[in-house]
Amino acid sequence: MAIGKKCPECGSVNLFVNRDKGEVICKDCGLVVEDKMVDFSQEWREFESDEGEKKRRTGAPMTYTQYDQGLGTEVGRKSDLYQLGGKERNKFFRLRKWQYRISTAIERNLKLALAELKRVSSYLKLPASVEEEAARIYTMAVQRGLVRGRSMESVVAGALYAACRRHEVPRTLDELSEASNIEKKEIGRTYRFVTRELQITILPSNPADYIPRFSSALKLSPDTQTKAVEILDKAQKAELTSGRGPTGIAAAALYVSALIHGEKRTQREVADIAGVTEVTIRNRYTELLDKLKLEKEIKKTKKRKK
DNA sequence: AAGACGAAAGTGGTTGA
DNA sequence: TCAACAACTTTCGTCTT
Repeated sequence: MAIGKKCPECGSVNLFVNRDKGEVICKDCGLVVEDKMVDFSQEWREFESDEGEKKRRTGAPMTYTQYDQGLGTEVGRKSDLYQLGGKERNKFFRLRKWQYRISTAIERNLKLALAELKRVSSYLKLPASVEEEAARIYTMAVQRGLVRGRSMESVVAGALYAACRRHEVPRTLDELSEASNIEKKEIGRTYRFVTRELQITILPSNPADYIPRFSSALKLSPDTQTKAVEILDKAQKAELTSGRGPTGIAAAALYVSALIHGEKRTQREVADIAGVTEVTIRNRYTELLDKLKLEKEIKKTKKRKK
């Protein structure tokens, strides 16, 4: 898809949009001209249509938008202005000014926030779909005035966290925290607040979603990874997973799986990657051994080594 | 000496009165 | 709003390899 812009590098008008990646690329020199895309095409349109539905479903928190809209129609009337005295007219000019300020404030906020969002999400190497979702969530949050009293960055981080969860590519709060320089606590708080206010339903994250990332970070073989997922399956059936932190379970499963395949990693290593402590891994690990009878498999590999 | 293990006390968040 | 509670962490001492 070509768009009406020139490449700043070589001047070619052969620019193409890669929607999956959310990038604009110059076909001639290969430069990635990614800038404008998020702003002007996607979120706005998607948001508008989506928000219509959301509005209808929720009652209370729409006062902010209502107020804004009411103000807009009032100020627009020329005939009214005609009949008013100077003072009244000034009043309307002030209102008009305010309305202008409010809408530009939202826009300016969005611009900054989306830039920050982009930065964090590229730091975490998140797929474009997640980034888009996060932008949508954030836009909704801004329009409902949920950012008030919170830092923009923390809401961005919360939106990203929520988007990750919804797309089943979960990142830990620690990772978000590192990428955004916001405290874990704060992200969690705004995340809960925003999802509650916007009535976004989030499925409890599945430990298996963490496996591929942890596994590759630990340089484990694909076999080990598959085995870990199997273990998680069994663990879920044995009801070992409910109420426990998903990362801890994922880490323990990976640890066991590595032992079985003779690719031993220390508890410390796994713990660091997964963002939990050794103790948690140990607890989950002993539970897994107890309930799933994995001792035999581990012993087998030990013997094979000798 | 490093890793694994377990106990004990502390922390932040949820729940139920 | 407060206290009880479960999960997780921190810290530390002991055992195993």
